[in-house]
Amino acid sequence: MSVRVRIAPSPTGTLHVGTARAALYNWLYARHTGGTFIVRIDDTDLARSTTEYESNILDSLRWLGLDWDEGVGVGGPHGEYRQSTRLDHYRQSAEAMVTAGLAYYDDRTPPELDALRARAQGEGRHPGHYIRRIAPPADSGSIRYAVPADESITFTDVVRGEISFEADTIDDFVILRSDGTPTYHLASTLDDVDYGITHVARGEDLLPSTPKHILLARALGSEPPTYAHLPLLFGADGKKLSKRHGADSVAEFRAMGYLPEAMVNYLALLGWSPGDDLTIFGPDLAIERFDLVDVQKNPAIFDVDKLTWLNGEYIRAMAPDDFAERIRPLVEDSVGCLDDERWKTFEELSPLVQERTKLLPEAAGQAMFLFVEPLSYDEGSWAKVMDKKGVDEVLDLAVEALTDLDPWETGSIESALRTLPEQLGRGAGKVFQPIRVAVTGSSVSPPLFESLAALGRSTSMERLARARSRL
RNA sequence: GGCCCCGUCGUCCAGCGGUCUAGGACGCCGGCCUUUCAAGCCGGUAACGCGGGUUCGAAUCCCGUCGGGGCUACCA
Repeated sequence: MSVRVRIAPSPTGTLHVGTARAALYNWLYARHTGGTFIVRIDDTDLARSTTEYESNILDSLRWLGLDWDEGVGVGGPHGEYRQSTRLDHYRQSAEAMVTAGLAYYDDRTPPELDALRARAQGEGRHPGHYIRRIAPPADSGSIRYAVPADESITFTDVVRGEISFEADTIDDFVILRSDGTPTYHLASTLDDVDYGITHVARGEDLLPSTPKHILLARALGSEPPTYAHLPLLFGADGKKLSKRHGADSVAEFRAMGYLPEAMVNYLALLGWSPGDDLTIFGPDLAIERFDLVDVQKNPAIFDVDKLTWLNGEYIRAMAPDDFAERIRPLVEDSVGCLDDERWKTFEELSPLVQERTKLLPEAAGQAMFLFVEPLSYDEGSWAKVMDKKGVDEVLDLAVEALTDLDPWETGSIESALRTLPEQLGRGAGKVFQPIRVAVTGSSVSPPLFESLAALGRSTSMERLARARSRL
């Protein structure tokens, strides 16, 4: 039987990196086995689901390169792959379970439940504490699945091995809400059955729900799929990764200037490794080697520093032209219009910028001096060894050395300025630093001589003169 | 509280009974290079939670313990 896997995000938020990793692992597994990867939208929580979130999620998936074979917008035999379009189906299925004696109507009204929940919380207990202790009355309302007593539910999880739950510890759970919509358990399980899902690889937070899904799948007359529970992603404090830890969605990382290749590479490494001490690798190699059984059992902490390092590796590996093209819109954004003539000056410097950036916006920042006058100047690192007078002296000598320089290019600029440290009896670093700041405004910039060459004679001279009074 | 899962450097990953005085990567520290910042190169720091077994032999298997986490909703 050929592998069919799915990722089923709920459009109640943006694509979380944890979900993205689950998507990646499912995708890798499908590609590795020649199976089918499906994207389904689990939007049974009508109140919280929005189409904005849905498109955010799909955009992020596409951006990562996780293309799906069936699912939202791709067609296939199951319509829209959106649970909100199958509401009747779930309801009928729940009713059929009642008829078959597997489930029953439960009429505790939401206000009653709210009261119980409030009471529990008031006492510092879990919200569900009292709810299960009330015998279900019999009349209309929601439908609960009747969990069989005295039964062991055992299954073999691909990443964790054999896991067993006693049915007594599982409460009768709601499968159809009183408003007629299905809960996650029913909708998800029924879809998995209908769509012929063979492997469910999802977050470990759903491990305790798995016996419910197994029960439901059987009640629906189907063999449960094979489960693989992936370890959770944590923040630096060891708690589930969330907004509190800073960025937690793919879209945010994208906006910060991370490359999809770096993101995919990093996510792949969070709970899995291709072996051979390989750290940097692309999707092809991952597809070739990936298998769910090799996934790590213990949770992983999301380490932004390592992601950032990886991103730098990918930036340095880009073709220079691609790099320049990626930077251009960022520069245009902050400079306004950008004619080709001005852009050419950046292209000269571009490879030098590329070497020293880990995040795209940094690169734009380093290029900015070519297009705009420095608005402020970095605190000089020379302050400890050089006073205002010393700085003026450096700038004056630089102006003098460069004034009639011909031609204006890297080599000649370098030889003109090279004599300054000796003339001043100071180290080269201390001499060139004020010049750098005078011209770029920043103490972090591409190499000085190249920068001056790209900036051009007149602009460079103007800036040196202007900085004389400001530095 | 109950149920379930997890436990190798600060972090991610390798290790599947002997080759482990535990390997790679990020980070950190030092050095080289050097006009800054990076990059690059060289070196260093640092881990099998603990206690019992099993075995000739355990990071690797078993039990316990401690610690961490998840779930316990008409959220998913």
